[in-house]
Amino acid sequence: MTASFGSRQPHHRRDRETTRAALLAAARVRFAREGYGGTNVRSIAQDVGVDASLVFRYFGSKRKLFDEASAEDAQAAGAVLAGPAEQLPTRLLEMILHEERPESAGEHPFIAMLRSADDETIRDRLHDQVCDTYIAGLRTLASGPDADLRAELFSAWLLGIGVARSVVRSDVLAEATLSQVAPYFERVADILLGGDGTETPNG
Amino acid sequence: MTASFGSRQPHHRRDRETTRAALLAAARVRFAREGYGGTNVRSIAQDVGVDASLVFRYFGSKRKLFDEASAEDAQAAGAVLAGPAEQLPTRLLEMILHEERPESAGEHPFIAMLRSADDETIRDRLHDQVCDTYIAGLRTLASGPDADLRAELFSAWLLGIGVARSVVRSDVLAEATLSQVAPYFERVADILLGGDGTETPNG
Amino acid sequence: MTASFGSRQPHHRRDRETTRAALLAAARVRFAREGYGGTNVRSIAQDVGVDASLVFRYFGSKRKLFDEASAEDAQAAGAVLAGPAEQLPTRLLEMILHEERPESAGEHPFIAMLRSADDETIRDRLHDQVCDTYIAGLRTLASGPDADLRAELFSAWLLGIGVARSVVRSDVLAEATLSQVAPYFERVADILLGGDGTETPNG
Amino acid sequence: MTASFGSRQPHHRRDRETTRAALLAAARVRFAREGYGGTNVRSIAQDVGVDASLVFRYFGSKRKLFDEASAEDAQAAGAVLAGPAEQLPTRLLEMILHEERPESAGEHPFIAMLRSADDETIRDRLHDQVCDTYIAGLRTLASGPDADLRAELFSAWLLGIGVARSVVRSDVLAEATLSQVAPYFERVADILLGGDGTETPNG
DNA sequence: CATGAATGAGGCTTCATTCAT
DNA sequence: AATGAATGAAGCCTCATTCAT
Repeated sequence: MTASFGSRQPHHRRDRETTRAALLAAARVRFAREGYGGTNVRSIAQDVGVDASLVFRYFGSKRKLFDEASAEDAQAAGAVLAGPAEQLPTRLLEMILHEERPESAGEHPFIAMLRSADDETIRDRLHDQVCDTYIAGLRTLASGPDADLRAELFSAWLLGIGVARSVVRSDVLAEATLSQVAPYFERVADILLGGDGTETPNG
Repeated sequence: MTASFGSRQPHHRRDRETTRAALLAAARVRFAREGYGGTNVRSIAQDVGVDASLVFRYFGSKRKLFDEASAEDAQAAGAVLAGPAEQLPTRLLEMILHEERPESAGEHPFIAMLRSADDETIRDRLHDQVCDTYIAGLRTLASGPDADLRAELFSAWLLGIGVARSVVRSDVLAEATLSQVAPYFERVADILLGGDGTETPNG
Repeated sequence: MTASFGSRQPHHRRDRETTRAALLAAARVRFAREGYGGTNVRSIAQDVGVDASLVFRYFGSKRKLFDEASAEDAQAAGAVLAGPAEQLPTRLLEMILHEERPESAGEHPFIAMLRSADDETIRDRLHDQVCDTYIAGLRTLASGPDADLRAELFSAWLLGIGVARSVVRSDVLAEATLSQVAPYFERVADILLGGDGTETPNG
Repeated sequence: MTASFGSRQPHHRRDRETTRAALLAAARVRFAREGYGGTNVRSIAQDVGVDASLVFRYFGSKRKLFDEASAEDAQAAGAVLAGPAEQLPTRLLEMILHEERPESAGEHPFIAMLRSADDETIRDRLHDQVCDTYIAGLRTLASGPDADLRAELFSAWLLGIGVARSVVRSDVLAEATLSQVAPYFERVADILLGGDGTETPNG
């Protein structure tokens, strides 16, 4: 697990902002793939081609580096809330399925954070971020009885799809595209979010 | 995370098999709650009231202990496949929601294993176990186009519910009972598993 | 400053209490000579012929080791209070001059602690210990105006003698014996402690 | 101990000598308060508002900076020798009690140096400086038997008063003024320095 | 075989110091 | 010559694991 991720440059441009940004980027990848506890700062530094002590000079501690890295992730995750509310589920799905996310190793920010959930305080932040973005956003779409529960069930599905793809590496789902998944996704969204929650699908 | 789980009593029986079983049980609880990396063998031994070196004497290494412990978990998870096939989804949901699981700290075996998924080989085993039990079982219920994908999407939902409850600690879902969730669960099961997958819900 | 103090055994008897006591003894010597900050736990362990991690197993941290070591010192220092009150000054002087103190490298406990006084909390403890033993003990002997000040001035002298001997290594004083110092000592004691503080020595 | 001492303002003058002097002044304060080992060159540089690398450019190493800073201290301490010999004890006491010494954080140079006495070579220099100034000066005042010893005992007292005030922070003595201490001081000076050392106080 | 003392590699972090610009 | 980015050695501490008894 000390393998090389990305482009371990042998040398570095002597530029504070560049190096800092490179460390942050490397940290996002490492934390996303190996979790907080599974990542050591030396490997982050090696990814950038720099001495490990620079991490402490620039970020103060491994934990502060993680905080800064995941704050960027959270911001990226929160951006999905902008836009027409009725298309939110689709945007969330797109985000979960999206592969082009080099800044966090192709993993959704929440899935990345999940890997670090053995730390209690990190788990608290994960809870807050999921509630504040996913669930709160989806909750505005649901009405009727059990609206909270249904919003959470739908969020759970999105979370589960992310886990299945990037952790479990479910055979078909891991390679599935948006157009393959969308039809089923919309029907489930109708059931869990649309309507008043009492109508039966075939009623 | 040096907190005491369970009894941690001085262990006075000199019965090798009894001690071995107790270590295995303690290991399942610890690994489930704290993940592989977050668990140290000394705390497992303390839970049983014996010295840590016995773990190595009986199991060879922390890793082999984990392997044996998670093999038991996988077996427990696989037991859900026994029984009428058409009630499998409900049994799976019951299992995800079930709290009474003292042998793995109340957590579903797969969710517990997720906590350890920063190790690549552990991730491989998680993949195999999820595919061989959940997905394979659900796959027999689905027919028509995209049956594989639909079975995986449904598995993903179960996984996601487990994650939402025990990791994210989703506000409502974490406390929800089977009777609250069942209605929505069945409708989604109909869509993802039932039919040929081409019919539209309101068609 | 990583030089060998004492008898760096190459091997050790496999006995917890013996090793623990040896570490504590080595720690007292190192802390006394090099101060808290100037001592590293590896050299303490090397003095005993043992791996440095044992220090943490037995004492928890470098700081707790220091606390335990200096608690023994404080106890030794406090023992001087037992006995006839009017002979206290002489006993204090004997203690300051005493060379036979292998358990703290021949240094008086307070002088040893002085070496560590760059740490604020250690300085607080030094203050308390000096006040509670030396000053409080001497204060009972002084009466009249400025009794507190005079007791502290006399304590300061004892402290200064210790510093002069073991830190500054004052040429003559460092080698002086009790019988050489005693005459002057008693006269100063008379002035600072005896009488009501107003009489003049030749009055 | 990263607290700010003094001004810590951005330093804009490009005058080499000015910066050098400012670093030296800041170093004296830091070394006096925190000792050699407890001071880091970065904080000295920050006090002046320049980069730490200037310290190495100007002084070569932390140790050479310390040497130069303490040479200034020694010179300041030696200045007390100038003046009427018979008033030397009083001048020494004034110096020990004097608070207005911004160039070394209000601490007497020797007391400051004591803080760094865990380094063997620094201890040697402390020995030389104390002997060459205090003891040599006081020695000229003492005559009769044990003159050397008595001069050293008196020096030890001065040292001890300094330690009691600034390290131990003795309750009353730490706040005492010259006029409070002077009466007792003179009587002790008479005994330790005056006379031939053989007369008894009440004789 | 059981026990627990001891080990050593590795992790985070600090700090004096060097080196490219 | 000045600047500040980068380095590397060393310190405290944890933990899986081995070894003497």
